[in-house]
Amino acid sequence: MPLPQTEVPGRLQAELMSRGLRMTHQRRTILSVVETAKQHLDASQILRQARRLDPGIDRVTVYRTLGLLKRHGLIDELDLMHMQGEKHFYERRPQRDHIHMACLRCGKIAEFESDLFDRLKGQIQRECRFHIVVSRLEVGGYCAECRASN
Amino acid sequence: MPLPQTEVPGRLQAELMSRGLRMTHQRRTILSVVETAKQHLDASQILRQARRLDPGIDRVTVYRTLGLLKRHGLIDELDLMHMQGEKHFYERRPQRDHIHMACLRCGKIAEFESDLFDRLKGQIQRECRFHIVVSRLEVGGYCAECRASN
DNA sequence: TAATCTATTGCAACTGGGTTTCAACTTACG
DNA sequence: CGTAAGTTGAAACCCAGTTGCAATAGATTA
Ligand SMILES: [Mn+2]
Ligand SMILES: [Mn+2]
Ligand SMILES: [Zn+2]
Ligand SMILES: [Zn+2]
Repeated sequence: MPLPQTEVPGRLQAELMSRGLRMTHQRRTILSVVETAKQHLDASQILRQARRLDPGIDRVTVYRTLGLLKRHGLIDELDLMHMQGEKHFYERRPQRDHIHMACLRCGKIAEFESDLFDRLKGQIQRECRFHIVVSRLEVGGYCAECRASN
Repeated sequence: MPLPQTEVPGRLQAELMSRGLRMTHQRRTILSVVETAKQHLDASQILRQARRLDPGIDRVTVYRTLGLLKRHGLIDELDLMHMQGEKHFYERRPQRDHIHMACLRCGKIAEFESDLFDRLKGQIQRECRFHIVVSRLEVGGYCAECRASN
């Protein structure tokens, strides 16, 4: 049993169950990893974390579960400017979208919420008559520390 | 000789030459393909087009040239929501950044320039003290036609 | 609780976009 | 020209992600 039964189901798990999807041990484990992540994780990091809870989990199950969560709009997929390889990163979809800033020197990722961003998405929906399902704004550049220290 | 000598060098080629880079036949050919593209092209499309002008060109040269153009900030790399595979798309960096909208039903890509987008980038630079080198805003959703016809 | 039905899993093989290596070849420059 | 450093093509390679399929395990029903 990977998770103690006392574990509260978590929002992701509750959301998937309410949509009538089967809840397996593997899914519960992967969901808990995604849900409690403190940073953006790629698929292999999610696999490693999941295996600490349930060593038998296969990477194909991680990919399939990430695909499921994506299709249901429960997580967002990020590129983070593909600074090291072509891998993708994941995070729980937040209540309010945010912008990702990737420092090209130190690699740090910062997040930023902005009313202007919300207004811009509103403008796109209105003026382009385009119904937005998912949006991703990523910028690459240099953070304050790196600009100062060089 | 892939291109007629009467061909005006083109902005990309002029830019690279002004930075002291060697101008080879292959580079000239690939630059002309990127420069005259009417839509966003992926690496294999660029290779196919380039081979029509210079059949000996290898795909590794396309990747190397795209890397060069990226490093010099002369082209932008797009994901276009990775709607079919993990490939990337390229376009000449425009004077003014634009947003890409990808319809998840018909696959059409639309572009949109917005003053709000420019202001948002200004806000990021000021409030986050982050110097933006490259920015990418992509949204996925449903275009007007697809919303109407279903 | 057991039977059933169907979705999900793990394994292994595969795909495809992109990279590395290196000898041969160009390019730019004096 | 002759030279030296940068660039190329070919082949092998890498690695994130996918596919096919038989075995397994949720959910539902009796
Ligand atoms: Mn990508
Ligand atoms: Mn564009
Ligand atoms: Zn930094
Ligand atoms: Zn459409």
